Amino acid sequence: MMQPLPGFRDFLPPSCAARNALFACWRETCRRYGFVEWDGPILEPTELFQKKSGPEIVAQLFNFTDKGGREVTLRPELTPTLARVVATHEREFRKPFKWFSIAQCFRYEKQQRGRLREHFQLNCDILGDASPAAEAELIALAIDLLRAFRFTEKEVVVRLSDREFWTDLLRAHSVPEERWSDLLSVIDKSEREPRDKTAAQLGSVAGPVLEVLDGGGRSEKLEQLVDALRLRGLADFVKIDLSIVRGLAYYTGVVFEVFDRSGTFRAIAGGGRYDNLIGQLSDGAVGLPAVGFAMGDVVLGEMIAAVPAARERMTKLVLNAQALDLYLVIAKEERRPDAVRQLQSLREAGWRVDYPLTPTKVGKQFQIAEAFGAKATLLYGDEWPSVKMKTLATREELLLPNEDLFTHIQRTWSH
RNA sequence: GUGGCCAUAGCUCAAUGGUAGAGCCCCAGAUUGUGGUUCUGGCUGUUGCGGGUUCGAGUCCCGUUGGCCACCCCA
Repeated sequence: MMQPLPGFRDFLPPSCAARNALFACWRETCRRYGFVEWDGPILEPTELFQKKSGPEIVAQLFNFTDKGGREVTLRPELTPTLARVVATHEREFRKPFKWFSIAQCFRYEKQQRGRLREHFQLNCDILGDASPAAEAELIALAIDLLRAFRFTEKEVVVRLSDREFWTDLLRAHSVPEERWSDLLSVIDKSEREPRDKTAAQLGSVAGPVLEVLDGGGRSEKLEQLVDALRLRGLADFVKIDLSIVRGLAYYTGVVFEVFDRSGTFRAIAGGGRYDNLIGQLSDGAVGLPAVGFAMGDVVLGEMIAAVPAARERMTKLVLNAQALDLYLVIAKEERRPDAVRQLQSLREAGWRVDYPLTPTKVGKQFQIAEAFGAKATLLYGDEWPSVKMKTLATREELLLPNEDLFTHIQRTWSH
């Protein structure tokens, strides 16, 4: 049997409905924050990603040569595309931009739990504002996205850090700039490595760095950020944690990652400030400060499944998405034309209505109505021109003359 | 890319080296106009694939593909 390629998913109706519900929740929350949606191409020149991330990342790219001999890559993330778009069109929009996108992204890697070769990523970015208020606004959005799925500060935490804190420290200890990215990566891994190994890799700066990692560092910038979130009542969701560095080279300031408190899953979301990337990608033509984050559908989906309140809400949304308003039961085949005529009017009125395409036993039709989640059935039989409406939840039946049908339905469930 | 564990019906799983099964799902019925429960019947397998050992392999061995986990990396 043909299967999807490794790391790629089929979305059958239930999981497709869940995906749509997830997207709808993302969109609604972003719009509440005044973010507008954009999108870019799924396929980009490989060069776009090399320029930003260096050659080691190319090993993980889903790339190939197209029929025109171009080196192309299925986008692994959206930020480089965003930088290109913004560098080209920045004069057309008022600053700051608050943009979001729901993008399918790809990587060529062995799949694991929470990590496929394809996933959907919500990207939110604020461009053209270098103030700390932009970080606060963006992180508040990240938190509210989680709250929209019924997660509380008991389940999730945003760990806040600052790359500038570390680069200042390294500069103060006269560490040459070309060693910074190696050292930052050691700091990033320190949580998962034995202390002495970390110390050895840090070399001359081991002392001061470990002191900070053991809780000795203070960042006024991050404390002010927490205060700004406290104003919004969101401080319980965040924790200053300087061990967060993030892997990508382009971050220049505040960085953050969202985790589940139980530590079961990988990071749910992550982001930070990247003030130089747009300048870099536009060869200096356009400079715009920027801060953004991404949140993937895979880990978030696992998290929703693991938290009862979130799972129940998602289940409800999925059922609601596929539920019918009405199912037409054709008890007498000679009434089928009457049923089909009303079917059309009911659908035109905006109701979700289904009916049996071929002659079917009445009992079976009620089973189908039930299975499709119909609120009520309309029965077409000897009563015509009246129709018997049955509310499935209460088993209540009501004989409705033809001319009362629409007003009755309208009154019972106004849209 | 490296290593470890796993692979049986659509799904969840049984089956000392000796004729491949159960539950769920799905489909059809239970005197022909009323659903969630119940009962009966039916459907489905080259036991992931390819070799090998054996009188005989779902079971043992090798390879391969896929899945899970760890590493690498993290968007």
